[in-house]
Amino acid sequence: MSAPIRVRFAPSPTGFLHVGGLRTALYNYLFAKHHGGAFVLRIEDTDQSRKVEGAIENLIQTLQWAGIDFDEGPGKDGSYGPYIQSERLNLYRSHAEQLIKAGKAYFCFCSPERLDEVRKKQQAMKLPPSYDRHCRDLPKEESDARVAKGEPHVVRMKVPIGGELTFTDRIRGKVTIAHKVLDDQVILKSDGFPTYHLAVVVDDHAMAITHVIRGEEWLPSTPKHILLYQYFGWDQPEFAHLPLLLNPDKSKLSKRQGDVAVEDYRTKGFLKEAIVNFIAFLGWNPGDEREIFSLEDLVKEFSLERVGKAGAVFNVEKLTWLNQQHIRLRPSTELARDVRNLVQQKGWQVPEDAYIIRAVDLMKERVTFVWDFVEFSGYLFVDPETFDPDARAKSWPDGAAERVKALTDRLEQLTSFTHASIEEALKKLAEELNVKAGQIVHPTRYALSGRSVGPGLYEMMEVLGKDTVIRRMKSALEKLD
RNA sequence: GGCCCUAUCGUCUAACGGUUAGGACGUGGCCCUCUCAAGGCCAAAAUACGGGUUCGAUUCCCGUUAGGGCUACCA
Repeated sequence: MSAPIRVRFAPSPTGFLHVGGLRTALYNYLFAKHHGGAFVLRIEDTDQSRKVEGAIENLIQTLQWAGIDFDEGPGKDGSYGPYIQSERLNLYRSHAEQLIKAGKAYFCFCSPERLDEVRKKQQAMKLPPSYDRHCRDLPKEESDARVAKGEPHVVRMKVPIGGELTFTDRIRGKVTIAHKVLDDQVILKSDGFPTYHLAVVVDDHAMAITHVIRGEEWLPSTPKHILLYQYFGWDQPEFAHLPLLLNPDKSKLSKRQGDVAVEDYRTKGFLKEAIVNFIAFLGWNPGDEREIFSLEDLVKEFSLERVGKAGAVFNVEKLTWLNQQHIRLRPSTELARDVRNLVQQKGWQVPEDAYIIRAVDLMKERVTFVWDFVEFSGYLFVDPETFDPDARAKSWPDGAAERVKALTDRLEQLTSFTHASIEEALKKLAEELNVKAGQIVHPTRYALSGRSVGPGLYEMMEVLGKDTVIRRMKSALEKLD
């Protein structure tokens, strides 16, 4: 029996959750759930200078909003905690010491200034910048003494001088990198905190992570991690490096060229269903022509084998289309809840739920964002204050007033006010006046909503109700006179 | 600069040696229609380039080009 699958999402708490981060989290989650495994959230806060207040809470909150639940993580202890690296410092220190004892790592006393100088010289000579291994072969007695004296130092891992390292990536296949292009990487900083490279290996092993699914930017440093696994004598996990998310100009997705925080899209009114669906398809597809997927669908279908290798441009237009699709899939009762809040925010009188649901059904197939319900068809909730001046010429031509007046009279006499009875009355009137139905329909819509566009008139009138319809038509006749 | 990764319509992508290179978004047109959407139909639109391998390359190999990533006591 093979070990249960365990994956993790390991962001550093430096601000808002990036959409690229959300996708990494999502793929990890999908992979875990698809295989009945565990999804772990681990916070990589080993850089104290980059810490941002409230970032962890924000991260967790955004993940939860998206529906990506973690099985273990901060505030959700499994048997592998703590899940915040700054609370695991002893672990890293003891492991660094273990490596030093084994001769796989060493103390380095080089000052940042010296390193800077070395780097500058190398660049001047057009050599690839890398640590010159100045402290690598210091006698043990000397370095131990200097440490004991309290001299500032870091710990560096020893990378073999010659040879190369080949590993298999689940997405990219075999990748080979020569040892000589690898630095003797710092694994423990002078402040006693580990660098990413040590912490990620120690924790992934300690937390029994079986698959490391992360962004492509980690591909070049993976050999260092594998070396560490070998030094510790541990089995290494499988690696899968995801393609990057790109700006429209194909550079790495960044601020400057639009929004990158999940939060931004959320406040823009995108549904979590649309965002999750969209992001899942940036680098993955089910292999057939379906493309509207719920999170549950994705769990069912996801596989690493169908993840592509090339970067994907984050293209908002398709996301917008998906938002429209998912709005139509949402139960009207749920949408009505959101709409009620928006109506309240507008300061309008909040109608009863049944009415809101009918209004939602009327507009559901015509909106892209939830607030279109109130921005685009606010007249369903409040009498129009203005009449679109640009539409007036077309929607309120000569003779419109007479026809609307005549229709008002007919409607007042209706005992049953349904779209069918309204349509019948209007068509009959049109026939009698010898005009096309449209010549009454358009002015009436304009009178009722102040707009030239909207849902089917008869259905709209039924939802509005007789009293409102008559009131607005009379009022419009005065205002538009 | 060095190393690594990548390369199909504008964009997301399908095709895992043999297809008229398929779908979706977006764009244009038509239909439907009381308007706007939605929906339906149609159209324009791609294998970066050059060499191989093969009876046959989008597909495999090499090179070129382009893009990206990495090259910190950041992750």
